[in-house]
Amino acid sequence: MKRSQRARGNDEAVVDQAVVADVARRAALTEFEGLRAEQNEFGKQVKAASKEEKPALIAKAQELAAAVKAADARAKETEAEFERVSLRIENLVIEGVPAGGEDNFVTLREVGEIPEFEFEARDHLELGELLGAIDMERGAKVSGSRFYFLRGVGARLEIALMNLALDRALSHGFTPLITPTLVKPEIMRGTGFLGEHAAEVYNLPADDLYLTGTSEVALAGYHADEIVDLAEGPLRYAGWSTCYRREAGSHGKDTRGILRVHQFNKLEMFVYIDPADAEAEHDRLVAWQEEMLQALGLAYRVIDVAAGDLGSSAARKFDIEAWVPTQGTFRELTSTSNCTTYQSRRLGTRFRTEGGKTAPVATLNGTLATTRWIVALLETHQQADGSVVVPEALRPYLGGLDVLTPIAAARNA
RNA sequence: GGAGGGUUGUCCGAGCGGCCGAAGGAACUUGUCUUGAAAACAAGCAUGCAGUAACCCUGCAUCAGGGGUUCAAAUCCCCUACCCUCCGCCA
Repeated sequence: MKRSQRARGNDEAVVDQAVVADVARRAALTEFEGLRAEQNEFGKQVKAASKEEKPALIAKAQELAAAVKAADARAKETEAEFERVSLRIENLVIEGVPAGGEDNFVTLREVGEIPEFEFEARDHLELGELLGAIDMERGAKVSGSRFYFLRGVGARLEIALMNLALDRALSHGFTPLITPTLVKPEIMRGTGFLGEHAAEVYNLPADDLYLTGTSEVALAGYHADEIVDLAEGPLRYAGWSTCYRREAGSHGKDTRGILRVHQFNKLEMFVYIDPADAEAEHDRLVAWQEEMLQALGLAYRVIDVAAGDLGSSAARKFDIEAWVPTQGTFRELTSTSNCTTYQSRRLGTRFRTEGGKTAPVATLNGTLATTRWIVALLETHQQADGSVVVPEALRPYLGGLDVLTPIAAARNA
């Protein structure tokens, strides 16, 4: 049964297996604990025994020790089996998420005016080449397809975009982090990226490390095995990193320009929060993203992604898609997931509830800027002569530059 | 890459086969005292899992992680990770 056919829940066979494994694990554990208690008790007798009694007692203790060892092995085995099976269970989908697959999203709102041009609009790559901003050919020469150089105003634009996003994140109380982009297998697994997305991930077998496709991975791992303090409110991090994606299975799709590439930069918001507040935070993250899009003068829509298109870790996902003029459609610029306690349970991130008990936290993540935004930015603000107007919000980050102008062809060669 | 030293609770730090979930100190919490505060004194103060059960209580596990020796391991042995010092190499 496919996830897309249900509003919520998992493949029943997988859940059943997990339940069976859980029962076996508990039984084995109880047996081990009983034997161990007996052994501990017996140990005291051995110690207290007189010299004459000792040999007989030790002989019996040896038998007991063997039984304990066997029970211990069984307990470990069943525990491992439970782990293996239960890790395959996907996160539960929040009530209200649209049922269905990739095409069954619900549009929550459309914002901004869709740009119209009185001239033949150029696509982002053509503009990028005119501006001396994007060089795909040399990217391919050096690293292969889906690699590129950002150059001149292109490079500056990217850094400006990231800086704008970072300043906005700071104003919302986020702590900036520059994260490692190579992580250990258990961190990758804990965030759910070795499930459905395993083929998307670059792996370095010689070092047993994975290249992350988003700083979300390192940000989720940041507080792994910790009890975080949420008494003062949620922990909000803005992680900047380069992201690496194999784009396996997308051959022939979006091959032109920098829309779908193996390497790009991203500023990611990541939040640790009391699960009770997670849905409200999810809305806040989307609002902050919308502020960015609006500041950049982009037309966009917000969609509620359908259950079948959520991946293993998200309980709900809102994507913001910006209008790309030459494609005549909206393309994803941000993705904001509420992972509830899925990641924290795997990574051991807990907080103290009011009663003083520990409980898994909820984690959320969302994009605040990526290289891909340049696509919508260039196309939306282009003019007839191939120049591009810089949105006002971005100008301070470009030394006051208000228009990007085409450079001489000779210099671009 | 080579040589050596280390890893104990929130922190510092003792322990070097059973009486150790672990001395002592600091911090923290509560109480007594005080007009209030400080000081002093007293008590408390790890996590996880299980026992149908919030609290209580009980059992088991945890002294970096894994394995071994032993009736019994924080303590002995092996492996791994991480940290520190020195040497080498290199952005």
